[in-house]
Amino acid sequence: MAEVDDIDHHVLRLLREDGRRTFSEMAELVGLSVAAVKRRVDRLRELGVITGFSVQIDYSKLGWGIEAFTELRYPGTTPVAEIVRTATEVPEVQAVFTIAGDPDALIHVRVRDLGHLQQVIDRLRRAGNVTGTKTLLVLGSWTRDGMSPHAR
Amino acid sequence: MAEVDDIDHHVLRLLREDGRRTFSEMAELVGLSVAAVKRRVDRLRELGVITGFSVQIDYSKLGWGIEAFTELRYPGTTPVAEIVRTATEVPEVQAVFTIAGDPDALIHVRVRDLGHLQQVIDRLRRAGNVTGTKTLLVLGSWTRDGMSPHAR
DNA sequence: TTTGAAACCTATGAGCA
DNA sequence: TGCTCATAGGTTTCAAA
Repeated sequence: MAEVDDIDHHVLRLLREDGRRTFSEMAELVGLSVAAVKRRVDRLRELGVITGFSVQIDYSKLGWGIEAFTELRYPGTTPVAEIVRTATEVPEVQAVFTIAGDPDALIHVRVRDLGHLQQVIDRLRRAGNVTGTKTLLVLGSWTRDGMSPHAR
Repeated sequence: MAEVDDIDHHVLRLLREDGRRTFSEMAELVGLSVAAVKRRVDRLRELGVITGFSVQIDYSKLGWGIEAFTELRYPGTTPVAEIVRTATEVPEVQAVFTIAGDPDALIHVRVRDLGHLQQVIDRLRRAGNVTGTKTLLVLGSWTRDGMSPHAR
């Protein structure tokens, strides 16, 4: 595991709050020089702790108002890699979690409306040799980082 | 719904790929001036389409290697707001999704190890008047934006 | 709504404690 | 590791179209 000290954690917390914070702002908050903070961020990227930066979008404002989780069940013989591969090919799929036990996978999808959700579920069923699905329709969501602040 | 044109969508895509992209880089890729791109990003923030920027972290590299989803069931009388409030108070909780039907909520948690997971589940059970839980242990995950690239 | 230019910050790399 | 300094580059604002 990487050696990440308290200042690194502080920097990570600041970047979680605002990924576009400037090095000079962080330097002041953290009590180091600009160059020292930059070096730490560069190092955290090299270590693979920081894998990238992204924008947080309210998809409901873009007309993608429906969010759901679909539990997928497969025959015991299906390799995990194939589950992930087939699910990720569906563009509405936001995330794929392979699970220990039952179900075998949990798929996070974002769609325009319920008809669209139906299509996506059908597509997931057909994509692999799925033996069963159960879909959980999301009414509201909250995330620690403020991602997907749907239906607040 | 906000009026968001093709160029706005292009800018959003570029920022999803890299939230720290410079305006000058985006200006070139999008075919507008730097000032015009900045104005669009400012406007998308005002509209609430962009809710913020964040860093993508590989939590397994920080020693938080276990990810799970816990389904919570409540008595029919429990208000949704209380479900969210009690769950979000637990620091290991990354996201809370309230669900139409059964279960009533899906909680995304991230913990150090299985003992820690047990503690968090216990805490969730005690926090509200939970009538039942089922926890799905995540073996691997993939996300479209490259968030949480756990167990790749 | 866009552009281009000016003023101001920030990022980055080198050299050194 | 950390710091400072120099400069290249980015951001922000504003007047003009």
